[in-house]
Amino acid sequence: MPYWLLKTEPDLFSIRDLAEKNTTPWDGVRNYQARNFMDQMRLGDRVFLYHSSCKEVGIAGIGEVVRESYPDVSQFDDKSPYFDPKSDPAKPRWRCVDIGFVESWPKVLPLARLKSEAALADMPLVQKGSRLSVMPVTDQQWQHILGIKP
DNA sequence: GCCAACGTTGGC
DNA sequence: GCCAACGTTGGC
Repeated sequence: MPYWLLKTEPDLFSIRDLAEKNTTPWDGVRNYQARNFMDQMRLGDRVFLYHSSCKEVGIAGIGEVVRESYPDVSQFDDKSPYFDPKSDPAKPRWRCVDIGFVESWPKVLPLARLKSEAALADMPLVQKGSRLSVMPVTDQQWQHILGIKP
C-alpha cells in the first residue's frame, strides 16, 4: 500500500485539529506536483502528518485517505485565500482528498532527526530547498520512521 | 525576522 | 522559448 507525507502549518491546522474533527478535506494545495500526487492517493493509504513553519518542526502523527481526489471547492470561492480566478469550473484545476485521523504522537519526531537518518536521505522533505508539500514515502522509509518514532 | 531557494508569471 | 522579476515557502 502506498504511503505519503503531508505538510501542514499547525497554526492553521494541526494534528490536534484533525484529532478533534476526525476528518478533513486537504484543501488549499496549489502546486501541480503536489496535486498530481494527491490524485494518486487511494482509499486507506496512510499519511504522515508533518508540522512545518512552527516551533517544533517534524512529523506529528498519522492519518489516512478516506476520500479520493475530487475538486477543491475553495478554488471557486472568492472569499477564500485559496481562490483561483483562473480555474475553470468546467475543468477544475485543483483537487483535494479527505484525510481521517489515525494517531497523534506523544512528541513530534523532529526534522533534525529525520535529516540525521541515512535511510531517509532520498525524501524530498530532508533535501535543501525542497518545498514539496505532498510527497510519496517508500515502504522502507515508512517502516524506518515508524522504528524511530517517539 | 531573515533570507535562500523555489515555482510561476509575463514581456520580449 | 528564454529568463528576469516577483511572491511564497519554510528552516533557522
